[in-house]
Amino acid sequence: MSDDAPLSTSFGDWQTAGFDAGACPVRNVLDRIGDKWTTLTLAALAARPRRFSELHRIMPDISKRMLTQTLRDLERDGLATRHVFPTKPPSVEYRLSPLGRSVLHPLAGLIGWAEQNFAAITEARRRYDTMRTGPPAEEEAT
Amino acid sequence: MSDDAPLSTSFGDWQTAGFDAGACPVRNVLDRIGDKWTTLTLAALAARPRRFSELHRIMPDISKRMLTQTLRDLERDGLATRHVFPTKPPSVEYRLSPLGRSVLHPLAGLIGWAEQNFAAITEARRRYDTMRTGPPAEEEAT
DNA sequence: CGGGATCCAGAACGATACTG
DNA sequence: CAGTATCGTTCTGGATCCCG
Repeated sequence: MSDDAPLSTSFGDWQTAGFDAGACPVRNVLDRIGDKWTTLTLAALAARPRRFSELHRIMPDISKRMLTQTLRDLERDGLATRHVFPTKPPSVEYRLSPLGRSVLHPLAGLIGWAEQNFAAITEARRRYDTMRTGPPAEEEAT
Repeated sequence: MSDDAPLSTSFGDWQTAGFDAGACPVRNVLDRIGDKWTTLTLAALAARPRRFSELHRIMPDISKRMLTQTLRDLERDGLATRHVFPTKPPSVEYRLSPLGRSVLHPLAGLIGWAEQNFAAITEARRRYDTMRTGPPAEEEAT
C-alpha cells in the first residue's frame, strides 16, 4: 500500500503552475474555515436552524459584530440561508444550505483528526518548548 | 445519504458543555490550518523533503520571516522535522513527520471539497454581491 | 430582536537589515 | 544558505452606540 499522496489533487499544481491567491479555491475556502468563528457557526447550524440570538447564546464569547459578519460571509458563499420572520420583534433564522451541509463532511474529517491527535500535538509542543527553555546546547544529527 | 451529523463527534459537545478555546483541539488545529501559509507549506512538503530556499522558491510570495515562523510552528506541533546538514553553506531540510503526513488525508478532503465547490461558491458570491450593490459597475475581479 | 456604523487594541504579515 | 531582529502596515476582532 503505497502512500496515497492525498494532496495530489489539482492542488498540487499550484506549485508547478502559476498560483494566484485570489483564484485559488483552497485558499479561498481555507481562509473562511480558518477564521475564528466560521467552523463553530457551521457546527451550531449543523443540528438545526438557529436564530441570531440563539447562536449568540451558543457562542457567548462572539461579539454581535462578528456573528453578523460570519453569518453574512456564510450567506454570501452560499453555505447558509437567511430567513426573516416579520414578527413584532423581528426574528431571523439561519440554516445551512445543501452546499453548507456538504462541507460538514470533509470538515468532520479534519475535526476528527484534530481530536485524535491533539494529545500528540500538545506533547510535541511541550517537548519543543521544554527543549527551548531547558537543556542549552542540544544538537541533533541524522 | 447518511450525511446525518458529521460533526457529532465530541466537537458537538462544546456547545452543550463548557468551552475553553485554549483547550479546544479543533480551534487549536484550525487556527494552524487556517493561517496563511501552513497548508501550502504542508503541501509543499508532501511530495518530498524540501530545503528552506527550495520552499521559498515554491512559495515566492512568502517572506522569509513567515516561512521561518510557519516551519517553526509545524516543527513545534510535531508535524515536521528539521534536519541540519553542516555543509559549507549550511543547508537545512524539512520533512513531514508521520503525524504531519497523517493530517494530509483529512486535509485533502477539505481541499477536494474546495476545488469541487469553488465554482458554486464563486457564483453564490457573485450573486450576493450583485444583489447587494445592485447596480452595474463592478470594478476589477482578481 | 437583529444588525449596521464607528472606533480602537492587538495580532498577523511584509520589508528590510544584519548575522553565522 | 538559513535564519534573527526590528519596524511599519494591514487586518482582525471586540466594544460601544444607534437604528428599524
